[in-house]
Amino acid sequence: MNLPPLAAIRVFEAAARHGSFTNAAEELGMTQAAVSYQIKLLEERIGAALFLRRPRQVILTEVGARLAPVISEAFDMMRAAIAATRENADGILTITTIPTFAANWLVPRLGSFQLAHPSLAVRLQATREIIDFARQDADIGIRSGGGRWPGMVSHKIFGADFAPMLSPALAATIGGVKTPADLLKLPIVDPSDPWWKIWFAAAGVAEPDLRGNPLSRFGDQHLEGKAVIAGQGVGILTPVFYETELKQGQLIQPFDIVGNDDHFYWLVYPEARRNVPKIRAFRDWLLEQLADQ
Amino acid sequence: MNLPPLAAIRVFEAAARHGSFTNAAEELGMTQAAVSYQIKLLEERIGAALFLRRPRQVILTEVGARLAPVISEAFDMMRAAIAATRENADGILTITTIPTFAANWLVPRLGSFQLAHPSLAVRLQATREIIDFARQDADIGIRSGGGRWPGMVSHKIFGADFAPMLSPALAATIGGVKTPADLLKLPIVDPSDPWWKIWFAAAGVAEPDLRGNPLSRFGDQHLEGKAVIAGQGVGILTPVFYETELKQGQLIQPFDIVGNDDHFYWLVYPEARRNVPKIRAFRDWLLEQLADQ
DNA sequence: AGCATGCATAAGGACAGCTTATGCGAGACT
DNA sequence: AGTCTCGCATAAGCTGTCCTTATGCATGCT
Repeated sequence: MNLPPLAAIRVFEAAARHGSFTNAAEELGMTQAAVSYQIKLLEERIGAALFLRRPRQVILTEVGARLAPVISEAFDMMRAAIAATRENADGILTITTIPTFAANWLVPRLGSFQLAHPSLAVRLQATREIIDFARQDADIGIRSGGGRWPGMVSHKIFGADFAPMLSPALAATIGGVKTPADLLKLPIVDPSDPWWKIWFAAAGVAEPDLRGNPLSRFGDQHLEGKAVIAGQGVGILTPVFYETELKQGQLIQPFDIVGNDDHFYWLVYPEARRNVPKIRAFRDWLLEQLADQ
Repeated sequence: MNLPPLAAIRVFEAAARHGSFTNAAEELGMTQAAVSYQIKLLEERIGAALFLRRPRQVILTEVGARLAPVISEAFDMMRAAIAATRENADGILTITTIPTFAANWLVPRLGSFQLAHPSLAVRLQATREIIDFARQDADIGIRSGGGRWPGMVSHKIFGADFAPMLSPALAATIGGVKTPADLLKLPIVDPSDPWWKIWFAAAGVAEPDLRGNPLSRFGDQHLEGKAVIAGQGVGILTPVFYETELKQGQLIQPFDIVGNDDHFYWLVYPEARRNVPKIRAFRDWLLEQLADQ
């Protein structure tokens, strides 16, 4: 059972409500002639008259009178559903982010965003997958990379800088860390991390011998950080992710020298959606956070 | 709150049901490209992705998943309503007819029509108004007139013939009616009826003196007939309308001479609806009745 | 009687939306 | 592992729907 043209049904619904083709036309933003045409079309399709044409008004036939309320209800349902969907879509911000960034930077600050936008619910998706808005149900993403994605807007957040860190207690075991080379006296958490070589080079230590240190791999800075805070060794971490710990003295960063591998964290979202309010709100908030820092 | 283009919603509904653009396209009788296009349109309109494009399938996003069932329900409602309307429209035959014809010819025979078409409900509208299907909620009409109406199909039913009739008891009071002039000895029901003059002329009585008879007007043959059967006087009636009474002896028609004024009863209906089953059924039935007569 | 109102109808035109053609990505098959 | 196939996206171009403008007609109002 095929539906008649939906355009005609919509016109009928409006005309039935108004009891007037002219008024219906106005509501729908079209001419009276168009309404007349569509109604006629629908009547032919259904095979029965829907309106009686009386001198200064049209009134529904019996057939029309039975049809109209159901159609109206169906349209109300759709209108409500679409409206709800819009609110829904506008009210939930889904962020897909690298776990490290989520745990070490975003989550601790998210409260201030929620405070500023109480009507926005935030849904976090921490995954390591490559970002692709066509196959992930997300509004905005945080990823590291080169910062050039076609069709995407990207804002540079900060570099993936790194520097050695350790717990004060561990530093005390060798009477404090004074030179970069001192670090090699201590256990190294994840010595296979390529960041070590880059950093030692920047610190003027050409060929650091990391071999002798106990080997453990994490692959996730978040876990590596935990180990370092626990005093298990020296780690190479991103300073902005450990501001709190550094401030509170749980960690120390013995040298200001930072390495970087030209990778950055980026905030990205589809160009086409750059003006969606919730996306705008999050972007503005995040950029402001960075400016304050 | 304006609805997005309905065409797009319909496509979305189908696509959500199938979980596939290709299958939805097939159901809707269009190409996969068109579906893709419409979905994209709707997503832009709503401001959120509705589907996630995964390798060999599309799946609904959270937003889409909430929208789809409501839309489906709304469409089901409309489909059901339209289907019901069609049945309704097909199942009720509304006849607008002259009261005289209804009472004297149609109603007594309608039983045989109902018997032949048990699924058809008949609704009779007996009015004297001029017929106009644009402003009367009727499928088919019976009217007298010239038989030429633009845009209408008309079938001649029979002429508005007329002849004097009276009750046997009344005839007995003057020892039987032998010549047309004998009628003038009796009371005439509604002597102002123009049919009298025409009939007497046809019967060879040039200047009948109707003045001396008691004057009463009915204006409706049905009522006039009642008076005649009751023996109140001679009336001028249409024979086909009183077949039963004549056969049963309640009325007698003393002369075979009939007058007519070139008016006929017609069965009429809009040309555009000549193939609507219920209209066809009634027309065929009525013409058959006439042929049998 | 004349005017105003509301719908029907005809003709013509614009644009939405469909089709065709092609590309691309990722499972599936051998 | 390579190739095939399936399903969606995209571009370009056309077609047909549907809308507009213009006009007519009937009727109720003043």
